[in-house]
Amino acid sequence: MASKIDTTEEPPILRPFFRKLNRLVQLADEDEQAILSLPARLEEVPSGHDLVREGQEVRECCLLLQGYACRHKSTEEGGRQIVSFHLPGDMLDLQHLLFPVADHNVQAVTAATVAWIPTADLQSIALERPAVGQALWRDTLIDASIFREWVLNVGRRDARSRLAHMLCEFAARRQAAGLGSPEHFTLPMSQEQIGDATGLTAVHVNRMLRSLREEGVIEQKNKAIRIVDWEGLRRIGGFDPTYLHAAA
Amino acid sequence: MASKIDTTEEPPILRPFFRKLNRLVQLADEDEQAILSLPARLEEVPSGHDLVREGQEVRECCLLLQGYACRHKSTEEGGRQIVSFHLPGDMLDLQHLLFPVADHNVQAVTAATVAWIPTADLQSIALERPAVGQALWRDTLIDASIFREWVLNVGRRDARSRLAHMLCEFAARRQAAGLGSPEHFTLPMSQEQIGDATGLTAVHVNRMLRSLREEGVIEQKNKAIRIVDWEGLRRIGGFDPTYLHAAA
DNA sequence: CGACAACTTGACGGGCGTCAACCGGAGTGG
DNA sequence: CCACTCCGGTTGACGCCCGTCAAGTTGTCG
Repeated sequence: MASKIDTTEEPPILRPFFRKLNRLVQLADEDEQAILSLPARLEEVPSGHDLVREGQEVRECCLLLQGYACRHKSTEEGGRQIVSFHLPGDMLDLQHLLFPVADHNVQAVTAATVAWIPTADLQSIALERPAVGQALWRDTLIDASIFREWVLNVGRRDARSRLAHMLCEFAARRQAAGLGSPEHFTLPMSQEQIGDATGLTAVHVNRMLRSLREEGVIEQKNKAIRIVDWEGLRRIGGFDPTYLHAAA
Repeated sequence: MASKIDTTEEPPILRPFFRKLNRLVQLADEDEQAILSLPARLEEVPSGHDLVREGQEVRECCLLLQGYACRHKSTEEGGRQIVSFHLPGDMLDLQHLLFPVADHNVQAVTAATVAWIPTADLQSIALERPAVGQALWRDTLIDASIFREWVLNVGRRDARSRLAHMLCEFAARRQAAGLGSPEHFTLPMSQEQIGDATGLTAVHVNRMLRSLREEGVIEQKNKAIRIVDWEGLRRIGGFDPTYLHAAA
């Protein structure tokens, strides 16, 4: 939970963020300079740390630099639903750029390092540099598209398909973000968290993962996943990457 | 399906749209003028008509003027999931402002009249009038917030709670949009559509509506709904309107 | 090496899907 | 004005998928 203040460390800290925005909208050199020189407060947090809590007033947006994170909501009875997972380079709460109070929680899935960027500075850059504003807007629109797909996933697919779909999405987003092979990677979340994301219980997640293993579409050793039969997994999950809009 | 061309009929056509944006961000008189003089092509469509189809290239955004609409996606096996319902005044596909190809379908739930506004003109106004751009962005962010709540709804609530929550949301949005009493209204969608929105079957929707009636929290006569015990319904659905951000 | 969390597996039950039959209202044609 | 049709709503019987509970195993970190 060490927290140091690096207001403007020129070299590379926000470069992954710039690369992502530049994939969404072609940016000019001045845009790049403006993004890279945004003030950012670095923080390293342990696995499970709450980065933003529902109801909290937010003055800094949270950019994920290393590790994995998720966003989640809860019912009054305590049922927990994860609504998205996030990879390094993702902005975790861009909606706070226009809404000052959080309507859901953001949590670190693994140990993670994040950069806090004042919402006021992001607002300025979005207003003064239309291309940057458009890239940020596009990012939130992709978010929304993924939410829609998740509504479909938990609403209309059976347990095995939901899991297959989740694995496909995770692999596809990893690849799109340039984080390595989509066929062999480590799945950072616990089976409990996978259940919270798919609307299942941890027990049933375990059963269905076994089923996918026995089917021969994936191999699994602890958190290491290997997708053996991509087309098979794709078919089981009904996965069509269009909704990711080639990014996220 | 009559379709006439009224490019700029000054009086009131886009006024509901302006009022909605003005609730999201305080707009200036010039903003109002710019919005009201947007070119709009009116169309009247029958119940069930597809307004936008997945995969289609979109050059006009669709604004709902009268009637009700929904957006939906399907699994490869044909399972249908409605991801949102829409009221008069709602923009049905604002994401097409930045993404040219539809990743889901838009459909009229009742007979409806819509206004088609060229995406190019909306883009211009969003770029040249920051307040309008911000209002539009906010609108898409509220959309996203509602999607997150729906993921929670279908993922973590039982059938009765899902229905109660859906009724609460519909009533609250009606009221926020100034469409009349939140306690007594007509529910425009069929039980099949309610099922598609909540991840249930029409049969089970019917059973749970009966349960809510027997509980005494609602009265129902055909499509006419009366919420007898708002606090009871709210509690059953675990409804907290914060996620609506006082608008939509 | 001990403690604790996460994973694994089995037994059992219930919520919701499926199938099927019937009803009722709205539109249509004679 | 009535018969016919059709779509949506209503209700019951039955079964399965997935939740729940519980016990045991494995992995991990101090």
